[in-house]
Amino acid sequence: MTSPAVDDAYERLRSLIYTGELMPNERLVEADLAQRLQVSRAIVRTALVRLGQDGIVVHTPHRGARVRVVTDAEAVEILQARAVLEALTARQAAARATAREITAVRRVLTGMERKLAEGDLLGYSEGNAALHAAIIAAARHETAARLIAGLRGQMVRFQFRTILVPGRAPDSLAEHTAIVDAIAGRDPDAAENAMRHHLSHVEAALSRRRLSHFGES
Amino acid sequence: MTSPAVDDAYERLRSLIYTGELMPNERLVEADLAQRLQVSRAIVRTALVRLGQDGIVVHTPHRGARVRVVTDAEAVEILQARAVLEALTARQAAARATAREITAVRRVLTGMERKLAEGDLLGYSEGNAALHAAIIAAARHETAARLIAGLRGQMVRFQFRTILVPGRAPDSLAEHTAIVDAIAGRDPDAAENAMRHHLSHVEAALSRRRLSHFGES
DNA sequence: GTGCACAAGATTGTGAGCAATCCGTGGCTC
DNA sequence: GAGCCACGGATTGCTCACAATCTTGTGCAC
Repeated sequence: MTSPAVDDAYERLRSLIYTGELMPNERLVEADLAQRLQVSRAIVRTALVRLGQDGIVVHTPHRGARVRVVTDAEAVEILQARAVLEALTARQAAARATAREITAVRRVLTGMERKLAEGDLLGYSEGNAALHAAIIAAARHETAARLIAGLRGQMVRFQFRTILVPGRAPDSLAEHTAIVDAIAGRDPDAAENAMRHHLSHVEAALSRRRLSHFGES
Repeated sequence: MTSPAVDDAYERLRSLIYTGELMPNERLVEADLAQRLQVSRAIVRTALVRLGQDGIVVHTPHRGARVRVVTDAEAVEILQARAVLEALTARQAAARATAREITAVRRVLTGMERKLAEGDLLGYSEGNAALHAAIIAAARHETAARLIAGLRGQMVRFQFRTILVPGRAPDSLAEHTAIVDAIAGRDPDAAENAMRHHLSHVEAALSRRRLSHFGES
């Protein structure tokens, strides 16, 4: 968005946080990061300002930045917000997707079926993320896409618990199939409801503090 | 969030954009703003980075910042996103609000009734904003509140068309009453539906490109 | 041993200056 | 007159240095 150097540093820091190399609550010393990324302190600084503005990092005056810790309660909030926004994209996708976009969504779903049949849960999990991405793309709703991406970024701490709960995968596939069918059938209400239904399961799981199948949203 | 000086500049710039003193697409020259706000260029600079990150301003490399122009299509998107998020807050408010918070919401609604009876449409409009704020507060949903605030900030260009459409006020009041009753009645589904119903009217109006009663969401 | 004052070190916040880049203008060519 | 090129002014991007502030460690009083 701004200069290439800052953009790069921003993305790399984001990635470091995302992958857990920079842990939640870890102190982010500008000079250290500058050396680590091989850029000047000023660049790190503005990258940190940007990260702060989208809630991935918290700033305290004269005490610098830290990776923001997300409490369980906040995680629920984030997921709730994501749910209503993704429901909106499902609705939009049903209303506005092109035939090509619907085909793309279907193809992802087919891939998920195959992975599940093969017992490849990790592959299934990846397909899951791809499906949500395909639906968001089909909705062509810039604003919702941006907000969802931001919320995803905040879920850092829970990114490592994205292991499938045993036995949930078949249900998950059925829910996803319902969403895709509604979109393909051009039924916005059904698409929205199916997405909300699907995401409510994730929220229920999180509220019960069983965070393990979090990526399977 | 960061240093007092930057925070102040950030807020003031935001306000200047919000009130239209800095018009959409207007070029934001750092030196000029620095003089105008009586701060150094560095402070203006980081304030602009923050504004850029929350979508109020766009940066182009070596060409600086401009107030972002919001197209009609984007405005619809923003409103749609706001609608689902505010519906979420209405739901949460119904589920979690304290008696005190419900009283506060009711009081705002009563004030709106009085303003409307007095024919004070401007006062009614203010009450409107206050009601939405009260509901958001009652929901105690930090994430949704933050996202909604951000979306509000992006609607800059339409802030001056917040004049009541003749004859809509009574409908508006009825819709708001439904929302408040549902919250007070502890009925999350009804509260969410009432809020969605209410905001769908605003969206419909905007889609028809009659932007005039935009603030009456 | 505990607590407090104070100094030293570390880190962030800010200002000034310079290089890099863009934009407009004028002149030159055809 | 139209188009192209070079140059100068304006503006941003970035470096560097320093001031402001916080934190840590030390010594001292009790």
